[in-house]
Amino acid sequence: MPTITLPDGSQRTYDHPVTPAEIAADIGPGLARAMLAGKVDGKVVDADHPIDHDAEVAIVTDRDEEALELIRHDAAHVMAQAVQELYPGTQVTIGPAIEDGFYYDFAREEPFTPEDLKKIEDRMREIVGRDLPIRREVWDREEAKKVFSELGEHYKVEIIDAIPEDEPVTVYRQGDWFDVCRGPHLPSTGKLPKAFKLMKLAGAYWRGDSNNEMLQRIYGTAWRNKKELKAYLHRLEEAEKRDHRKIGKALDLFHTQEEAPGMVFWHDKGWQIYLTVQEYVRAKLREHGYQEVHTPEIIDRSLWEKSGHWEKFGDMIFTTHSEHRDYAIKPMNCPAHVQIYNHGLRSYRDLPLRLAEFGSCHRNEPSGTLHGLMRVRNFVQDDAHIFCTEEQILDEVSAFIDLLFEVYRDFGFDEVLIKLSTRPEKRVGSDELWDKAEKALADALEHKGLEWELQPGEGAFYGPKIEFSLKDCLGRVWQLGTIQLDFSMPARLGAHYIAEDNSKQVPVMLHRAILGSLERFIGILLEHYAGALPVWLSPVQAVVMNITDKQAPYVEKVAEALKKQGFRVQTDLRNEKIGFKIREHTLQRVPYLLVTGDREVEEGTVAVRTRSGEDLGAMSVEAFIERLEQDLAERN
RNA sequence: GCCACCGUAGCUCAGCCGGUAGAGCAACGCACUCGUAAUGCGUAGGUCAGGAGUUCGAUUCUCCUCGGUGGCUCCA
Repeated sequence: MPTITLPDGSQRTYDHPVTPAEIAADIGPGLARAMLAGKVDGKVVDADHPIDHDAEVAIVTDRDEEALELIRHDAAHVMAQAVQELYPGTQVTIGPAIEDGFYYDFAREEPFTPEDLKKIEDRMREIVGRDLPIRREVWDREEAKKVFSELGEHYKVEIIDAIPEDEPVTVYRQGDWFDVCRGPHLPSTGKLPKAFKLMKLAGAYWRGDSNNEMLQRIYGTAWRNKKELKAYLHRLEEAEKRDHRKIGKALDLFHTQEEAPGMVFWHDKGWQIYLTVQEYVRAKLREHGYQEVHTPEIIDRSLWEKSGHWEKFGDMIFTTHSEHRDYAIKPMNCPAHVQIYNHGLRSYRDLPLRLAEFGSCHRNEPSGTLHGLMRVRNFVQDDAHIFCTEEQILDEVSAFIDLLFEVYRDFGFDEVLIKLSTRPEKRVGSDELWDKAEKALADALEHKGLEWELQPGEGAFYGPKIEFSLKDCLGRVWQLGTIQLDFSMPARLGAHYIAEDNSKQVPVMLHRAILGSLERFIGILLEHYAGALPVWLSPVQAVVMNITDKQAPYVEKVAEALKKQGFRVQTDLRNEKIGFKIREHTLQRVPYLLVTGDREVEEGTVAVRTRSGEDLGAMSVEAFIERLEQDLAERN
């Protein structure tokens, strides 16, 4: 005799097991019609899910956030049905709801084409129109395997095998079509809002393993109504405008070309940003007790063999040779920093020793992974290695985390994703060491009261790491900062120090980077600000322009005065209308546009306009300098 | 690396079924000296990514290579 408590607190008692659908019908026919699913004690369930105990029940309609996941999951099923109707012989595999949409992986000899997407989408609408009831069935495991096996659905058989023994094998049926699925689902295909769109085709390995065959993945997006869909598509369009590759071209910051895939040709303005970022970090490192060093980019392969990198990453290391010797183009800086550490006998009094380098690294990244500035083959890390004792780890990691957040804040980032990655299968060092290392990092995070996600098995081969990531304009996550504990490499490369008790000890090594790579960081920066960088980072901070040739000498004088103060200023004396010049420099995202006509010359002022179109009026050059200085002081 | 798609002037793009290419912006020239997001007129500009093949003829069809895009895998 279940007593049902509704969200408004009211209660209903039934003398039989009841379903959310019945409850909705009791409340009113409108709600029953609008119902997409039920929610029992906080868990979304099918509309016809029997409730035999006292429970809190809510009716999920398209007004609820929960509806999105249902809709997306159903859209995946409807898509799979459409695909199998249109392309018999295609095997289905998995099709989950994801952020903003869904996908389904299919196994089919022939590739899908963009035209196919249109057809599939049309068929999906038709299936929605059919309003097929969706029913949940519990099947016998062996029977299910037999049925899917006879249908030629070998992937489904594997999926059934992967369902834990104590879980029932459930099948959802819509019309003639059915799929193994945990659910829940909508009551019928007609409940799926026609606010979906198939977005793109992609390859994906079966079970995410590159040793397996590749399946064809179709991505789609699905929403509660057309308005939401339209808003989403608009959001995507806007995001694409922020793409750092577009901005880089439009603002003439950098380019890449065929002859140097994955490597960047920095142009004047892009390099100015680069240098500003680098100088900023350099100053921070000095402030925080780091020594800056610089090491060779080409080093004999024997060092990389000793460090273990040759074995693990041999195929990704660029090499060169000369006089019968093999060299590696440095793929990372750590072994080189150990060489500096090793130069001379170290005392415990030297620790912690923090060696920093803007280290240029080359890695032969697989061609398919390159992406603008985000993933390149030549990049510069704001790398540093801290050599310390085990007792110093917690303090050093904590200090680093503080420094990292200080830097991110200065650049205007406050949404940082933090992940702790622990021991991978392929690794060096004893389990005991790993236990200690992982605990040290977790302790430091706990100590700071930060929220973080655990990534088991994702650590580096020499130690666990904390990763700090930011999102790009399309929400893709990129790792920037990191701190990695390493109990292995110092020993491998013979690093020691003499401890207080005169014994010879191996130091702990912390690998750490704040920005990660300057290339990637600048990519993220450009997307974050859509190219309109804060004044302190802007390659050109102000452009002084004249209205007619008459004011040219005055413009030069003003520009000189600003340059003398260290500002990055350009003049625009072209014989163009002022509106044209303003348009151009606004599009170039120059923070301040200084207009000088006869009036300004006479009064000894400049008329200041911002790139956002704000008119700050006329002011003296001194007043403008003050404003710039204030911008620089505030950074953001 | 794997799957799919793409590669036409400096940039953004058009070019149906094979008959050696066009627009806008930019560049250059001339006129205009102008007050807050595009002055007008004119000129010039391309081995259609590269290579091979089919064909009387290939930017267009086929294959290969290179590069890019979106995913997947990887990422010291």
